[in-house]
Amino acid sequence: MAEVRNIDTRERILDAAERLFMAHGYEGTSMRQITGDAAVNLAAVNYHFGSKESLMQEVFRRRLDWLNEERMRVLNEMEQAAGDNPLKPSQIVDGFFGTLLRMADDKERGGVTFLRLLGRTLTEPSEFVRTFLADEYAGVMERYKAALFKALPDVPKAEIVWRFHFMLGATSYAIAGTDALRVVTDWQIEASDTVDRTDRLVPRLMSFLLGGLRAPLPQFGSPAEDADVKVA
Amino acid sequence: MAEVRNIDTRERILDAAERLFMAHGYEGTSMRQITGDAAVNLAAVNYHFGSKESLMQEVFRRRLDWLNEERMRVLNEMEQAAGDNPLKPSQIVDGFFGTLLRMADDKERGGVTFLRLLGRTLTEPSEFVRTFLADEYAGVMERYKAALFKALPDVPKAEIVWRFHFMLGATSYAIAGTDALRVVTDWQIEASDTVDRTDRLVPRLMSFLLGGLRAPLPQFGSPAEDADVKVA
DNA sequence: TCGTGATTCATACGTTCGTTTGAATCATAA
DNA sequence: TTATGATTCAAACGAACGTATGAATCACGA
Repeated sequence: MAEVRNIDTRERILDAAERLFMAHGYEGTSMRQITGDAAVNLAAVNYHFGSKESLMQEVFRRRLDWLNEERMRVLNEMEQAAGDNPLKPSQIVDGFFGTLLRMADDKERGGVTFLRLLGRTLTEPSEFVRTFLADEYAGVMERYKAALFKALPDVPKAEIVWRFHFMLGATSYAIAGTDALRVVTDWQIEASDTVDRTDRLVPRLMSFLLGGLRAPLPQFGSPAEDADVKVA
Repeated sequence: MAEVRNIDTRERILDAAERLFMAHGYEGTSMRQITGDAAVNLAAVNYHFGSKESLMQEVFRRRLDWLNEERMRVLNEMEQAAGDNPLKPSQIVDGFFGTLLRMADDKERGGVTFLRLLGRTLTEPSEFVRTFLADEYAGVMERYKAALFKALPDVPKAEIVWRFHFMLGATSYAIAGTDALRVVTDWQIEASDTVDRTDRLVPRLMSFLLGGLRAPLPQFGSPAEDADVKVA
């Protein structure tokens, strides 16, 4: 086979798609915008990826494969070092969310653009992307949930799952953040803060997440339903 | 003027739009879906609202006007009762997020459908809806931020703004929740949990938010992995 | 050098989009 | 009852959408 007239046609499409899906969403981005931004022919997407849906999936797979492998690697390493002892919650949270957030500095892996795309996509339950993400995430989630159960034996498992969910939300906003934040505050605090995003954002968010994860358990009002939830 | 052949044409359109925008997003929802679901003529949206954009804005205004007035009312009431004393953080958080979450039970005000729409829209920075939301929110945000500054005089203001942001994210996910959560966990926990959403979700989320808000301040020097976090 | 398969290109297809139009239908006031 | 203005309706508009096609162009092994 003749190898590639222009190696980075695929990559250029993926980069443009990542950027545009982040900015305007999946439905809000047209093939003509993508191929225009990438400076390739309109038919190139269908030739290289088959369809717009497949392109979207490839945009995610390119980043998530690495991310979830890295999360697995970090967790394995920590558990091996700990032996039979449970990990500290701060370790687990850092392994999952810290690994994600540190992608922001890694331009080679999409940087802040991909993180924002991921954050916004998690709240857009379009069927084909949801089932795709569910598959990509299933294994990692299972392992990290198990680690948290072991680290926090006194906290009901349902409570941990909920708090994991809350942590995901806080993290998504922290990422999608700088833009969405402006919605809600006039935001004149430190204009220089766009620079040191991860330097300061990561410890800030970590404190918040751990504070939430380890908060006192809630008191449920009505006695009828306070038998606590069992996890399957 | 002749009064309305069918009073609820407008309302039926707004209800259908709210539901569909929640499920498929703004770009992902067509006029034909909306008018079809609402069982009105295709031209009715343009006749009553002018355009699709104006319809979207009206969908939000219908709910947010009440919500933000209610938030103001609650805050005024609490501050009056407190005199010169600062409010408790838990009061402020409940006034802002509790008031929002309790809308889930109020079918008269959109219930859980509107909350999910709001949650997902906050991560979709489409220009026309962002500037619109910014205006709707500006006044309330200012008041609640001021209340938090006063309640937490030892916490740097920038830190409070960030944590407010994190709380918004956790809340959005908690709302948009049940669907997005399935992305990330297989989630066979209590199928009955869709029923008592607010009964249990509110105290759960409140504990988490307060734990995060009152977490120890982050250490910026080194990556935050030293002493394990103590809860306030 | 030429032939071959991979890639790019211009162009077009059929659909669906948001919006507009002008006539038909309704409710009310005179 | 009739006139009037508000609302509904069926139909159509041009534009933009994702995708498909077949010819042109390229890189490279023989």
